[in-house]
Order: sequence, then C-alpha cells, then structure tokens
Amino acid sequence: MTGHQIRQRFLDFFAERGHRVVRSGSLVPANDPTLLFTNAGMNQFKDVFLGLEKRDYTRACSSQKCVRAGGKHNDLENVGYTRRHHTFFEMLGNFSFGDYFKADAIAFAWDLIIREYGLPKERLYVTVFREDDDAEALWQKVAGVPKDRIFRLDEADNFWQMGETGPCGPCSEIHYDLGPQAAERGRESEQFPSDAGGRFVEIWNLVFMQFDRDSAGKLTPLPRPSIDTGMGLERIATVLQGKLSNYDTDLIHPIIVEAGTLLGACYGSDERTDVALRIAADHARAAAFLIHDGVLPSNDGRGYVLRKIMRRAMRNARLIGAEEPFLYKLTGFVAELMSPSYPEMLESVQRVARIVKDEEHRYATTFLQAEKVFGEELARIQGNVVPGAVSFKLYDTYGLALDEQEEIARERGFAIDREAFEREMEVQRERARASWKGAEKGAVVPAYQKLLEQGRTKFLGYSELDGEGRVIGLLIEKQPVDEVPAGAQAELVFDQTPFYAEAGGQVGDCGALYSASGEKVAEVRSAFPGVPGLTVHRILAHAAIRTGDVLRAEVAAALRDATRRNHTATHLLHASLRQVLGTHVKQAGSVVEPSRLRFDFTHYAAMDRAEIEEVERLLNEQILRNAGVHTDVMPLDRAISTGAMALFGEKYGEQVRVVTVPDFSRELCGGTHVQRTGDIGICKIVYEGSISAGVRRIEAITGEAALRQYQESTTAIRRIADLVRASEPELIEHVEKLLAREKTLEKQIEQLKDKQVSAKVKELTVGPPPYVLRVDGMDRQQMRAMADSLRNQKGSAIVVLASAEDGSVAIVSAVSNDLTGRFHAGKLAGALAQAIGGKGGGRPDMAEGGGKDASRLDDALDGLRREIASKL
RNA sequence: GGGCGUGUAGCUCAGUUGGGAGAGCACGGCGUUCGCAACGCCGGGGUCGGGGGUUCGAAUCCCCCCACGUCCA
Repeated sequence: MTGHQIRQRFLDFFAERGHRVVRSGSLVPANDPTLLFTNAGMNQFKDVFLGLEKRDYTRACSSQKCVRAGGKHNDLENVGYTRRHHTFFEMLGNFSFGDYFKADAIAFAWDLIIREYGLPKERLYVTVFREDDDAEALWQKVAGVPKDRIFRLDEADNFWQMGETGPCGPCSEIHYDLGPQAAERGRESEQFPSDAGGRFVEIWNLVFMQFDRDSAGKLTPLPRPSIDTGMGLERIATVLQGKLSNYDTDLIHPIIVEAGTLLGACYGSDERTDVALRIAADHARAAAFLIHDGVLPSNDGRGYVLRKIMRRAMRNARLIGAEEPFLYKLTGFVAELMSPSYPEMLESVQRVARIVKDEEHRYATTFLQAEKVFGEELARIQGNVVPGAVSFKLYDTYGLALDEQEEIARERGFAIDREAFEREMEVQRERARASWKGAEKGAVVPAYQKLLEQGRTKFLGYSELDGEGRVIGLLIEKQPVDEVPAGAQAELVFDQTPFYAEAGGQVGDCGALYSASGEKVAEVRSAFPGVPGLTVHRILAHAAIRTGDVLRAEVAAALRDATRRNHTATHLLHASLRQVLGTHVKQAGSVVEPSRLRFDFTHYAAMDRAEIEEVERLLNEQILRNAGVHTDVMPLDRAISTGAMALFGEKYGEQVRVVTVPDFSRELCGGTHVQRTGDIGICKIVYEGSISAGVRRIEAITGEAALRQYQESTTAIRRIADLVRASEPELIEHVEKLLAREKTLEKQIEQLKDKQVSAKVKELTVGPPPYVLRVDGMDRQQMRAMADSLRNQKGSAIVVLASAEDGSVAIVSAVSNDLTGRFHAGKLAGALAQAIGGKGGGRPDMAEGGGKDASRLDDALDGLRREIASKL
C-alpha cells in the first residue's frame, strides 16, 4: 500500500462512519500565539474542544501537516540519526466533539488497523492509563484484545493535557512489534513495554478528553467528553510497507534517492553520507511545506526556525562535499512527490525554489565570511587548542556551527575545546533567561468566556449602522461589574450590535451609544473580539450604564464608510496585483483603517514604476466600472471550489462569507464593503517597499484621503513652480537645468579655490621656508592642499597656516619628512592652537588644530615663527 | 525580548592612538588594434545607513534609531 493510499483509506474509513473530512490546516497556526507551528492534528480544533467555537458537525477526521522544531517539541537535533524523528510529518486523526467516546473510538481504531490495514493481532500491544479501568475493559470487550496484551502506564505516558488548565484525560496507545531485527543490538530479548531500542513502536494514540483541569489542578468531569486521536502517517507506512525506518517508506525514500543524485552521493555507502541524505530529505519536506504556507527564512520566530532547518540541511550536505545549491531542486521534487495529496504544492514550486535558492546563496556568503574570521583567529592563537571563547564567538556572531569548526580545525591541526564552548553557551542562555519578561500568552479573560456562554454577539453591521442592543456584560479593567459610572473607561458587551469587531485586518468601529431618551451615554473608542464571536466595545461612559440597559448603538458613519472604501479597494488591489505580477502573489498581511490601507504580499522583487502604474490603472478601471459588490454566505468547501481566495494562517468557520466583484475578484472575507465599486471614488498607491525577503508592502488611500493627497500634491507643485519661476509643464526640465547649473557652479568654485591656492603658493615660494602665516578666508581643504604643495615644492620645509573666519581659527601644519625628527607638525599645530585658546594635533608630517580667539593670532604666529627660527 | 557583529562609489571591499575618502571590478572618453580580447591614459560617480552628542576637527569615540547577519529565549 502506498503512503498516499494509506492516507486516503484512513480518511475514507472515517468518512464512511459519519466523519467530516476536514482539510489540513496551515502549518502556521491561526490565532494561536502560544504555538510556533501546527504540531498535532487537533490544533485546528482547539477552540471546538474548548467550547469556544461551534461547528455543524460533531465527528471529523483529517490528515494534518505538522512541524516539530523549535518550541516545546524539538526534534531537530535528532533528525537524520534516528529512524523516526522528523521535522515535518503528517498526523492522521479522528475527532469526536461530545459525540462518541471510548467504546467507539476503540472499535474504530481496531477495525481500521485489523480489517482495513490488515495488521496481525499478535504483533499488537495496547497501553492504558493506570486508573482507566473503562479503557482496559473496552479493549477486551470491543476489540477482543487479550488481557496480557494490555499494559497500564503512568501519567508520563498515558495522560494527556492541552495546557496547564483546560481539557485533559487519559489516553490509550496502540504499539506494534517490528520484530527482533528492529531492536537495538543486545536488546533483542527485551519485551514490551520496553521499546527495545526501536522494536516496539507506538502507532496510534487515542486521547479520551473527559476532564477539565482548573488552575488549582482540580479535575471536574466534562459534560460531553470528546475524542482526539493521532496516528503518524510515516510510522504506519513503515509498518504497512514492512520497513524498519520511516525513511525507507515511499513517502521519503524517493527524496533521499533524489538528494543522492543531486549531491553525487550514494545512499547506503557510509553512515556520514546516509545521515546527510536523510537530513536533506526530511528538511526539504519541511522547507517546501513551510514556505508554501507562507513562512520565510528570517532571524527570529518561525522564520528563524525555518532558516535553521534549511541551514542544517546545507551544512550536512557540505560536509559530504556539496558545493553548489541543491536544496531548491529538492523542494521541487518534494512538491511533485506530494502532489497526489497536496496538489496546491505545485502552484508554489517556483516561489519556493526562488526563496530556497536565495537562502542557499546567503548561507554560502555567511559561511565564507565565518571561515575567513576563523582563519584570522587561528593565526592568532598559541598552541593547537581553540579557546572556548573564540569558538563561541565564531558560533554566536558568525553562525559557524561547531561541527563545521571541527572540520576546519582538523584540516589545520587544531582541536576545539567543547567543554569551554558549552560554558560560554550557558552564560548566553542565562543572559537570555534573565532578560525574559515572561511570555504574554494570549490569556483569554475568563469573563469574556463566561459572556460567550450566553451566546455569540449578533452582528447587525453588514446592513445597519445603528441598532438597539441589550447590555449583557460590563467590565472595568477586565473585571465584571454591574454598573459603570459616568466618566469611566470600560468594556461593554451587547447581545447584538452594529459595531464591527476588529478582524481580518479591518479595524473595529468607533461611534456612540444613546439611551432611550436620546441622551448620549457613551463614546465607543473601538470594538474587538474578546474571544471569537464576542464583540467587546471599549467605551468612555458619559452617564451611568447598567447591565440589562437597552441602548441605541450608532456607528460613526463617516469613518465606517472610509473603512469600507479601503477594504473593497484592498480586494481590488489584490486581484490587480495578481493580474499584473502573476498568480504567485498572495496576501501576507493587511490593515484596513479609515485613513488608509496597507497590504503585504508575496513577490520576489521590487515593483517598477510601470508595474505600479498598471496596478493603479487596473484598480481604478474597476472603480469607474461601478460594478455591484456581492456578498454570499456558503459552506467553506463550496467557496473554495468556486475559486474564492483564502489566506495563509487565517481561520474560517464552516459557513463563510464570499465577497465578489463580478469578473474581477472573489475572496473569503468577513469585513464590510461598499455596495458598488464606484463608491470608492479613487484609489492611489502612496508607498511600495520591502518588508522582508520575498514580501512587499503597498500602502494606498481612497476617497477623501486620496482627494486631499491630490490637492496637497498639486499645491506643492504649484509652489515649487512659482519658486523656480517656471510653468508646470516645463518644471522638470527647469529643475534639471538648475541642478546641472548648481553642479557647474560648485565645480567652478573648486577651481577658483585651487587657483587661489596655487597663486598663494607661487607668491610664497619666492621666499624661503619656514612658512608661518595667516591665510584668512581659506577653508581647511584649501589649507591642506596649500601646505602639501608648499612642502612638496620645497622638498624640505615647515609650513604652519592659520585662517580666521567668523571668530574661529583653523590651523593646518605640515613638516617634510627630513625635518620631522626635529619638528613635529602635531606639536606645532598644538602650540599655536594653545596660544589662541584652542587645541590641535595630528601626525608628525601633517596636523590640524583650531581655536576661538582670533585677536591673539598674529602675536601667536610671531612667537611660533621665532621659536622655529631659533631651532633651525 | 536579550547578546555579538556588519552597514564606505553601481558591485566586492580596504581605511588604528580622531587630522588628506581610497583600491579592484563595472561605467564614459581617448589611444594602441583590421576587429575582438587585452593593455595604457584621462574622466564621471560618495548625505561614509539615519539622527543626536563629544571635539578646533569624526568614516573613526559615545548615545538613540533603522536595515542586514548570527546566536540564545
């Protein structure tokens, strides 16, 4: 059975049993700052398990892309050396949201692996949580697993929790015996539950979510227990394909072979090569999928983890002799290999390759730089051991990995002091820990969650800008209160509201609240979702407000209208960019405010002027067309099948809104839009720039803001034209002429100054040195040239020049080389400067100085002249 | 978020007790050549990342910011 078939059978199996097949979520988790990457199948259902989100199904199954690298689960260091560690893998899972529980979960799992996948019972073992009598009984009753094949284990292995608090419960695992040949040498006789160094592998984990843990650690039973299971696709493939290592399955082995071809190496020839090839294969998978999902290599956060993964692959390849970029080709191969299940991977092949190749290039330059510095350091040290501090600096500042250092050191007969290196590393860790102010997790205020239990806020604002709402919650500084006094800043929740809560880049609405008598009782500063589905209004109360009050809520129409114009314009901009630049353009971030719109998107190069103008033209053509903007609500699957654009890292419910500009743009969007494109008025791009490698940013304005900008620009142009006394049509040509003239004038001044210098030099060289004199009006540049020239022409000379201007004095002195033993130019300049209340110094042959008191200059020069004469 | 490093001509970079902004390549002109490559001569090209400070004087020292690199979290 191929890997793709194994995945498909899993999904089909559960679909036949009433499960909704849900597409894999993005590797970048939506709305979850606590998580670096999606690392389990249940991530995208987290809010459903927590009861924060409702879906129109209670059973689901998925094959979820996962990455474990960085963060809590970090497998990166092991990848390549073991049979089963990966940075990227797929997790098959079935889920029950308060629907079926243990009995069905066990029955499904057993049925699938025995009947569908045909695994022999005698090779299977089951573990349950120490106290979970139910599970043990069910495995015997429902699946007919003999009691001696069921093992009770402790919390560490068989109790699962999402976090410190929240849903948790016992779990139960199915293990498979790969046979004694899979055991570590010498451990062949060890029996389950030992893993015998790889002989017994966990293939499926069934989590029985049945408790809620509060902050005190107390467990209360959940009213509707749930199921969350996870089976690693690569592992089950290993078992079903009769292999011992995940790297030998058809999901990964072809990539290893391809890597071998690209690197001119043969898998199986020696351990070093094999490790490098496995690392290349695994990391190419991770890189291809991460970049496809919108992650870009950078120096912090997710991008940094991606960079580390890619560099690890390049480094190991280099150790087996790779000199040219290769990883970018391998990611293309990965896309091909995975395309039966992930056809969308083929769309991003070009973009991914470009980004990977850039990174390979960057790595090469970084490595060269580091190697150079390392060489300099090696030349400096005594003995043949590289000190820990040096090693650490190389690693920390220049990114030269320790195994690379050892490689280079060995070639030149040096050794690395690993212990000293570790000590330096510990210091760095300590420093980072000390400065860590504590992660501000998106702590959900419990009060918001309580309010949500009374129902989601009904949003009236798609069609209305004002409406009545009943106050169902009031908070001051996140604490619930029954009444808000006049003058207080507070948060207010209605049962329904026309206020848009900040989402999808669109800012929340501002406005005001009125009592039944028409009195204005509060200003609304902004509105945001406290938790998904709950609109929280930030208010400044003008009168007392109590829960239960019915108020009229009125959105500030002018601001909302401006926001709508910018939001629809954003969609038109997105579509225009795709037409002009290509379909590789994808939204990477967006802000929609009343005053402007900001749009980040994937594109490999700066836009040239013609492209920007073409995008603007196309966009405004759509505005002039004045097409109606439609919004439809439909299931997510249908929306995607009609070609609506969905975004990276954005989470959508089952029912989605699709915003359409006929024949031009179609996007999933929950925001507010204009009715006809003509309402936008006009759209003008005011900024285009880089945000990071491969991502560009555009800022644009519409409507009134665009008009204002236009007026300001024309005013400015008119003023400039007046100032330079030119008519607008000939303004550019005129300014060009002025600049050219300025340049000629500057050059003429230079020439005049030069002439002044040579005239003065000619005049002076009639007489003998030393030359100690005032040259008022000359600047330092001229004085240097003059001193130089005097000295050179005479061959042997002392020159001291002083120039007074605007009350301050500049001094330059020069001494020819034959005299520097007796006269130090720096000392001459210093002595003169001191005499006029200043300072000076410089080299023995050339020096400068300065002072404030020009009135004493002549006397000082006389003095200096006498002093020099006496010593000559 | 913290540590270290880098930022100088279109490109690659040099520039130490603070005192002349430079090299190579690229570009333009002229010359040598049947032509090309190559070479010779001449030339254009710089907010020394930005801002502030210290100083008579800052590419150089100090502070802040930005961009990039790198490591830790």
